[in-house]
Amino acid sequence: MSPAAPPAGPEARTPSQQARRQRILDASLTLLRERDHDRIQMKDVAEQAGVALGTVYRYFSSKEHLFAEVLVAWAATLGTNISRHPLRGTTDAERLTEVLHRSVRAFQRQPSLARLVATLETSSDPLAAEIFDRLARITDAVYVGALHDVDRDTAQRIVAVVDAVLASGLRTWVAGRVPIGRVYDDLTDAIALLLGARAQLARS
Amino acid sequence: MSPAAPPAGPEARTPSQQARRQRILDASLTLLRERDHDRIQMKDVAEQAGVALGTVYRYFSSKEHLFAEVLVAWAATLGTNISRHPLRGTTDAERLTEVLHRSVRAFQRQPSLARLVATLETSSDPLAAEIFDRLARITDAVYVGALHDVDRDTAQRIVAVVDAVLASGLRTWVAGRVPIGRVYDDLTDAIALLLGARAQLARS
DNA sequence: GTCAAAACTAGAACAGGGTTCTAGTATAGT
DNA sequence: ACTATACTAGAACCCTGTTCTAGTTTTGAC
Repeated sequence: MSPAAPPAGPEARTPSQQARRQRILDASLTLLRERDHDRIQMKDVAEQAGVALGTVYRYFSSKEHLFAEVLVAWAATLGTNISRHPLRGTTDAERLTEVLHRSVRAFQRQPSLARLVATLETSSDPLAAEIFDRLARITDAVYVGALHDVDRDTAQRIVAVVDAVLASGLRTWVAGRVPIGRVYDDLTDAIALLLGARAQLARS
Repeated sequence: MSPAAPPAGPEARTPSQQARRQRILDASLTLLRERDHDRIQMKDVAEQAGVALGTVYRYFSSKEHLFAEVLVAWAATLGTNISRHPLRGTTDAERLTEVLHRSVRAFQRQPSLARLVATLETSSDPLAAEIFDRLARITDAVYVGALHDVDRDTAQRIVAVVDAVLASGLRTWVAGRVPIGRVYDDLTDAIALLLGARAQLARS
């Protein structure tokens, strides 16, 4: 049988375990500031967290799960980042563009996180699926909120498209196939296409 | 120093080398019909191709390169597939939707290829970059060709967006996060958004 | 037809890194 | 105090891509 029931979720038993778990996540995030997750070894994480390798595995059943949880933790930051300041734009297009550019900027500051997202995106682990759901809920709410002049359903559909453009842009950027400026531009462009004709229509 | 100059590109020295190289690619493609590239070992490829492991490495410097070339070979098929039959639609939206649905269908028949694309998409290898360029050139030409009523530049921009939606859809599908039908629907939807208002505008 | 150079083969050996296991020590709840 | 559980350091395991070895075939030049 298994070694014992490990503390699965964030609801660790004792405070010290809670702290230990957090220390491992923090350590991972720290290491991600200097290199990609595929250049980070589990023993590096253990060492950085001041914990034995076995302990890392007690809290996270695999490297993939560990980094998925790291992403969850970071997602909260992202949500705060893009919704902290009020949007300055006066049109839907301006506001949506602004908020998406903020997302790009957040990933631009943490390229390893962008690469992590790109990698986990192709994982079929159920935990990964749940995490993307959560990430999408956080960001989509903000994106949809930027659209004042269209009904909710249309807003959702527009956001879905724009999200795809964002994801594609980030992926080609982290793969080194396009400069980051291109990602900003493509988003601006896509939004113009999606809202431009619509605005003209409304105006007439 | 290196063992010797291996035949790099498809321009192998002798016909038998040309054939051997092709046999390795065919073997890979055959194996991809039953499992994913990450479940295929280099020795499996060698065996299936009736060739020694070292020979595979003589023709392809790494597993990643091998499968990148497999993708190149398959891309030709894809191009043929989606452009073989004439498009039946009478509007830009109908034609573009149809041709994109063909792309989805092609990947639907070869899920491993879709997963291969998703994986290589995050690779920063220059060869991968070149391959995606080539793939994009093949498909984008067809997509743009489906748009009769907009100028070339606008068509390009629309196609770029739709491409992103396709890529996102395929990725979430291969990750098992959405059913394939959803991918078709999202494309239909995105195209309607991009061309719907525009058509209305033209009509008035 | 002969011969050296290059390619091919079967298979062993190597390497990196995720994961698991071991033996001993520390902690905590009863 | 006692026992179950957690933690530690580190070894060990394992899978798989990649490289190497020794011997055999092919190939191309003369």
